Amino acid sequence: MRPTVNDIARAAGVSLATVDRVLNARPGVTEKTVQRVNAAIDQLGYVRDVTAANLARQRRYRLTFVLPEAPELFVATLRDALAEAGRSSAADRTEIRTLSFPAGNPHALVRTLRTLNSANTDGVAIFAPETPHVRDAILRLKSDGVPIVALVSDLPNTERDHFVGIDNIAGGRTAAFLMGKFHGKRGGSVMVLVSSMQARDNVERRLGFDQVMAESFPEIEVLPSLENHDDEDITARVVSEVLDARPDLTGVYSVGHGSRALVEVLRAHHRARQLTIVAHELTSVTREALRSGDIDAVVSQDVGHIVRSALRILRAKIDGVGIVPGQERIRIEIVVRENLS
Amino acid sequence: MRPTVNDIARAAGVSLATVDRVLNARPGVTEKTVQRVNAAIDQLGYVRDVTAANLARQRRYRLTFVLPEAPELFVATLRDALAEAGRSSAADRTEIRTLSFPAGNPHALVRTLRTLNSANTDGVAIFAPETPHVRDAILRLKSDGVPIVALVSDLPNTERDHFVGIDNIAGGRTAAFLMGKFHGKRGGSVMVLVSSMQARDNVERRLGFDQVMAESFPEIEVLPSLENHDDEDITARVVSEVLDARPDLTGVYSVGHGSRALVEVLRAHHRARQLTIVAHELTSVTREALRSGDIDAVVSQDVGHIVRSALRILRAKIDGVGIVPGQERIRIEIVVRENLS
DNA sequence: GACTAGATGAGGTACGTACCTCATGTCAAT
DNA sequence: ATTGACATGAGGTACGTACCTCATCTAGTC
Repeated sequence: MRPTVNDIARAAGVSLATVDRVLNARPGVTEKTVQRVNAAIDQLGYVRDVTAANLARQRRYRLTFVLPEAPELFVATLRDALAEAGRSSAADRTEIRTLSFPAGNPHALVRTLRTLNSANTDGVAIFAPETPHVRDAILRLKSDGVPIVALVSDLPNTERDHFVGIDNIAGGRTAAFLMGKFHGKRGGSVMVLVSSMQARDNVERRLGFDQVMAESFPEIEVLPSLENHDDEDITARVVSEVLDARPDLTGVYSVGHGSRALVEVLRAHHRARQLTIVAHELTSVTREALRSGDIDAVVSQDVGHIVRSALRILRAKIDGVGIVPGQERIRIEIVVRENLS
Repeated sequence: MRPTVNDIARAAGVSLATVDRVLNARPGVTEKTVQRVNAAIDQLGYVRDVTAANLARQRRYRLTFVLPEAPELFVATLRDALAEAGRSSAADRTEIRTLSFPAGNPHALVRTLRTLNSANTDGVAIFAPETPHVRDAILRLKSDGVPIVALVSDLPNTERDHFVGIDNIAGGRTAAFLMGKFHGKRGGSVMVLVSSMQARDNVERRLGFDQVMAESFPEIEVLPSLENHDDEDITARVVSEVLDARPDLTGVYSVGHGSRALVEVLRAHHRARQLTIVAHELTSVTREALRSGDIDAVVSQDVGHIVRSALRILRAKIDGVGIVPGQERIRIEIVVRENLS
């Protein structure tokens, strides 16, 4: 049988009320008594029964997810994963609210963040670019005592409690490794398509990509980044131009969260199969392109894992308990045709 | 606020006792009343508070893991993951017991399984080969009402409740895809090293590997399997022989759970860097070899995820509740130098 | 109409913890 | 010696569910 608070009280020679004060860091206990209680806790190996505690505490977790209203399929898969998590969240006393803001509109984002406070939410998960105003809004929330995790794209200068996502530099390095290895010993030239050089994750991936290409595959030429601002028309145009101008092209690296237009253009030009194509994020589009052989590899992150991890971490922060680091590490997944779940 | 049993009772116009009888399938309720209660449950969207229920029920989860006593590092990493999970398991009323049996000794395994019954364990996770006696022992446990999950290597003919691990055919296919892609357009010949053709997972991987090599990379010759029975001396000898006999060798596929001896021999022969090497399972050995560039890719499964998933599934089976399939799908991970977390 | 089996209700205790109130104890400063 | 601040104890209620006992009601049987 596991020891209970009563056992601790008996062992420490104090009353239940005192054990309770110690356990919940309530004032009014001498340092000496605190230590006696803690000694008993250690000795008996007491672990607080979190389920009973939460029951007694009537704890609900009102969590808010702040997500961009973006056209990329990746954001949609993230929303799907969140919806799925929401379906089973009632069982663990968690209420999920989703707030959206138009992508690329920091003012709208800040307005959204301003509506949040410790009275209406117990924790916030946010997927957004870091701007000074966003930083301020997050600092305010933090100082209001609301735990915050950054999703997918880190907010390193905001004192967020945790970042849930992959190391994007390593993600870019991984993409480069695959690109280089799939080229074999022969040289070539690689087109790089980013959504925006404002987005931290895009920049980091590009950085990592360049590092490995330079270190390990110097025989391959890496072309300058093409920005598409997540606009499919722009993508179609710039990719077409490069395809025409560079008949010697051997590879394409799609850095951003969306790859639909890219795949379409490459198919229209009948170049997909001859090129080595590495993209990010597993979506219906990249999934299908992997299956058909048009994309060779996808570097991805599991959106279901991201959402569940964010929920676990926020709840842990609210409860003031620790997390299992291994469980919360989002892996840089490499997906090819054959391990497509 | 979530509805409680009291709300259901009021809505259905019955007493709490009747709701309780319906919820817990106790006898003594007319079919008509059952339906009235169920209607109220549906209408109010009642979900049983599992934590409160388990508290009242005094539920403990006594779970048993049955693992081989094997020399491969992979089994050690699995044990480490289990130990780590054990450290935080007290918080969720879970007691983990680990039983070991000498690998390759089905009799000892059966003896071990015979000690288990519903009186001393609430659920069993087992990593073992499927033999007729094992199958019988598992069927007996099942009919005793003990939920069972198979770990890593499936036991498809035993009515185990769940398999926690990867699809090993797809794992082999993935290894082949990488092997072929890393070869580029040039042909070559690939050595295949298995631990034993008795082990179901090894056989399946080899099968998947051959499928993809034949379909997609016919220019590469795949040599017959070399069995090492997880013996490092045998490995050293047979690998050396092939290296000497086949100077044209271009790749090595290590199917089993251990790769230490292989890496050592290849290094001793100074052949590691020129060969394309694909292995299974991320361990300290393969991790280091990826980093040094001696191994090119590892096809792996997250042992931490496997253990946590097994625990979640067993608890869910014991509670008679559903699982989140996406959370329990063990991914076929591709690990290269750059995404080595 | 008496009897009986079964359905249902009323009310309790328990699980382990949180959190509250009030009484009492202790000790040091005045 | 009195006061007050603070430490501690005693005992309660609550959370949502499980599970128990006993009383009462209902419908059908003879």
